[in-house]
Amino acid sequence: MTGTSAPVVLPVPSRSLPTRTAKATRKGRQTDEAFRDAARLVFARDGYLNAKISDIAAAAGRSVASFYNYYDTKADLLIALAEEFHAEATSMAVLPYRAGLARDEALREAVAGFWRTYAKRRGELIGIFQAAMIEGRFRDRWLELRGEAIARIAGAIRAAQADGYCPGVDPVLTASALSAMLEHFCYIWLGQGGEKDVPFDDERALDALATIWVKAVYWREAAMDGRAR
Amino acid sequence: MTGTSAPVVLPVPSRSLPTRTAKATRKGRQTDEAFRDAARLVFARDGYLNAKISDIAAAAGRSVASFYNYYDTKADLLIALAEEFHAEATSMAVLPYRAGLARDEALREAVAGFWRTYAKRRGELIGIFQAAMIEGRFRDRWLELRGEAIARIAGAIRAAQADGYCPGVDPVLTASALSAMLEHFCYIWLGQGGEKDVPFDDERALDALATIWVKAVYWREAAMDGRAR
Amino acid sequence: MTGTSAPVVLPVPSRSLPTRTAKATRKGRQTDEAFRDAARLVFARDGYLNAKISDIAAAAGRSVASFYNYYDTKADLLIALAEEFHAEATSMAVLPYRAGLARDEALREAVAGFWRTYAKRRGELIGIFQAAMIEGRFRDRWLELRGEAIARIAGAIRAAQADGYCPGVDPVLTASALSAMLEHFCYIWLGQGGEKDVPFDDERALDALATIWVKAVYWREAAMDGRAR
Amino acid sequence: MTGTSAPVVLPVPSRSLPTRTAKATRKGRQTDEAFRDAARLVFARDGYLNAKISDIAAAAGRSVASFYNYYDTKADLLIALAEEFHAEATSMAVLPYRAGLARDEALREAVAGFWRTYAKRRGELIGIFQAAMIEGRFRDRWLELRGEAIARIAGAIRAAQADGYCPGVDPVLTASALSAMLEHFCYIWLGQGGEKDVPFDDERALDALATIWVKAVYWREAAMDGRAR
DNA sequence: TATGAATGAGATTTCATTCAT
DNA sequence: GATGAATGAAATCTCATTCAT
Repeated sequence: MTGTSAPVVLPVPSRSLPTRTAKATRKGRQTDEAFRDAARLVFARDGYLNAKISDIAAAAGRSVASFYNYYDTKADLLIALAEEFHAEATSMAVLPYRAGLARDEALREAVAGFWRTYAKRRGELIGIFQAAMIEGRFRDRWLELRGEAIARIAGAIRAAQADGYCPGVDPVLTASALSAMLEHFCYIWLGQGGEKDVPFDDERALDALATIWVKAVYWREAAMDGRAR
Repeated sequence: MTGTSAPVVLPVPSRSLPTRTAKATRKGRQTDEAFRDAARLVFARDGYLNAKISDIAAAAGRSVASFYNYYDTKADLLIALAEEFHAEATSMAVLPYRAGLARDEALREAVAGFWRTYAKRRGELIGIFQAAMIEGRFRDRWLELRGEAIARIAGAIRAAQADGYCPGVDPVLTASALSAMLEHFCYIWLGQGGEKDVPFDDERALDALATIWVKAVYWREAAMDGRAR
Repeated sequence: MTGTSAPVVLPVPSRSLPTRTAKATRKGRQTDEAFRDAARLVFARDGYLNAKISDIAAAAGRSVASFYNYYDTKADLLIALAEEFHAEATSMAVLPYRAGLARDEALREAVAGFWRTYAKRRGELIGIFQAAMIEGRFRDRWLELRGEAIARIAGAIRAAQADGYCPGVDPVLTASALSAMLEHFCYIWLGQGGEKDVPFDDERALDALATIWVKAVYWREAAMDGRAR
Repeated sequence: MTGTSAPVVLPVPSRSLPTRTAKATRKGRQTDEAFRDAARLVFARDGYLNAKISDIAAAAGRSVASFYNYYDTKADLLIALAEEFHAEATSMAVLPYRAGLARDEALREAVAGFWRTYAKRRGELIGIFQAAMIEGRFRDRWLELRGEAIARIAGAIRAAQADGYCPGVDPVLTASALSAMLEHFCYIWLGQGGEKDVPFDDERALDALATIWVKAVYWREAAMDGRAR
């Protein structure tokens, strides 16, 4: 069940930025950071697809031309943010298992890790998600990374099956569905402002997610099959 | 659990449609239909956001100018499609209950209904989904309709709780998560071409979704708590 | 010596204009013609490289956006002009030989044909010439067409050599030099406004060119070798 | 016939060079030289019109900003190169006459001198040629210097006529044509990489040029007029 | 002197929308 | 109703040039 924390990571390798980084000076790094921060803000506020370079530049307090000293396109900036995020997300994926938490707690921790990362990285995640809908290279990379996450989840499901849990379910499709749930739930609540007229509570949301996940995987034949209808 | 079949429906009432609808001659209706079909095709192929009016007109074999005899904007056309779809989806929501199927089968039927509708209406659903990301009025409507579906699902969960199932979970947040799963899973598999390197099988996909749903809701305290760790 | 009349022709095959020509209406053809005329004017006045799309559009009395209904780029418009020109130039190359003019007169006629074509097509020829300096695809095509002309001229020189004229000279390099002379002389006088402080007279210019050409080719060993110093 | 060696020289006096030239430290001179070398390279490789200041700076291994410590514009740098070249070319113009070569040899030597200078100074000559097409001040200066060369050539033709050669031809227009030939032939072979599919040989090229030149000028009425047709 | 960074001013290009026939 | 043509209004991107260190 590990790795749950990065189902949507989506860094896309950049062509060949003239490696401005080579001789970057303090001022340069500041400006770059200003553009990244501005992009996060604007992507979170207006969405990636709606964002214009001029909006980002304005939010960064720089000229549009300056933008092109750092990135070739809006997509390249998003890629840079995605890479930053991927590095962080990957490093976080294993954390829950450091302290030998009980299965359910570890799972909840993993879900919570993803959730918190999403919350913190709202801008880039919205951007990545939207970009993946429109631009081929983003979609491909997104599918690739989803693939990694799903493989990890599916592995955990197989392990559970070896212990007699959830017999007969397709591990990969189940992983795909759970991953879709996690990703989209976070998008709705953190990216789109939540469901209409539903008061919100972080902890209860995480409880709901984690419970579904646990119950969906860790059930045994007889136990559950208590007379439907 | 009913109503599952339409969690994402998103028709938005258009301001000026009456005028249009009124004056339809036979020729006019044919052209209109050509535009709708073309839009479904193009939305499914290129996505709503990438679609240009000229693409739709080309696919319809009509001129761009003709488009404006029927719709004011691309968004208006999407709204029309969404309305068509909403009518159908609503009428389908109750079907599973006609024949008093067993609980699990009814649920699987409802999921399958949503899935099949999505498959058939790929174009408009991709369009609705994408439009909701970008344009305020679509997002609001989308949330509204999600709200209806969630309310229905939450009602079913509460009913289950009254029968002693899934004690303690938040019905609305759980409904939100399950709805997110269903919607996004369909989007990925039917709208985006599926997960990378995962062979696909309709029936197994529906099994996976339905099983998660059933297990996530119809569990009892003791039964499930079989030693974690 | 034939074919002299087209050493610089430079049509470049166009990628794939959406064949707007398909349904062109009278108005459309007029606008296209307006853009071509405007381009000739502007290329002749400002040069191809200096010409902006907006200049051409202004000269044509149309909007810039309208330009893009007819051509994808400035280069495409030039190509269209070049094709038009090539058709004309090719058809003119043989004319001098219709009436069995004497050798010298025929040659002068051929030179004059090139000259007159250049004068009439100033705009496109300046454009072609300039474009060939800058853009690879134009240069390649230009070299190709020069090659055709040179081959023809070299053939005429070889024929002269068979008659005992100009023994020992390299036919191809001589053809290249004569062709360069013709082309550049026309460019200077017709494209750049002529030499500084030199009064101009068409007929005398053609006499000078034709005489050089005749004397450079139709000389015999002994005759010329009258002791210089 | 002297002076043939510099028909296209095109130095343009720069307004503000004195200021610059004055303050040269050793380091400064080195940097300046680096920019000049870089410009020659880049002009020869990409052409003057395609060359960006940043290309030149990159080739020089200096920053763009540094460029502006030496020149105000790309044109100013070209002017400086042209002046350098003019000084050299002028000093070379008289060389062929040192040793009292026979007329034909002297002429061939002069042509060869121009050719070799062009080869050595490819970058600036391409630059001058291209700039003259586009920028008024370059064109004017270019015409002026062509004018000088043509005057010298025309003088030689008049001298030949006084000796009974080439009666009746217009000395100035003939000079213009020969000069055009020389200049353009060099541009094609040395600046553009030569004619398509023609193998190249320096000596034969010079032979061809010199022969045309000699035969075009040093012919006598009767001698040459060996019955055409 | 040298240079990283910043930017104004343009030029190209796209596209939804309008108009005349 | 239908459509070829026309266009305003952006948005992207480039590049010469300036500035602060």
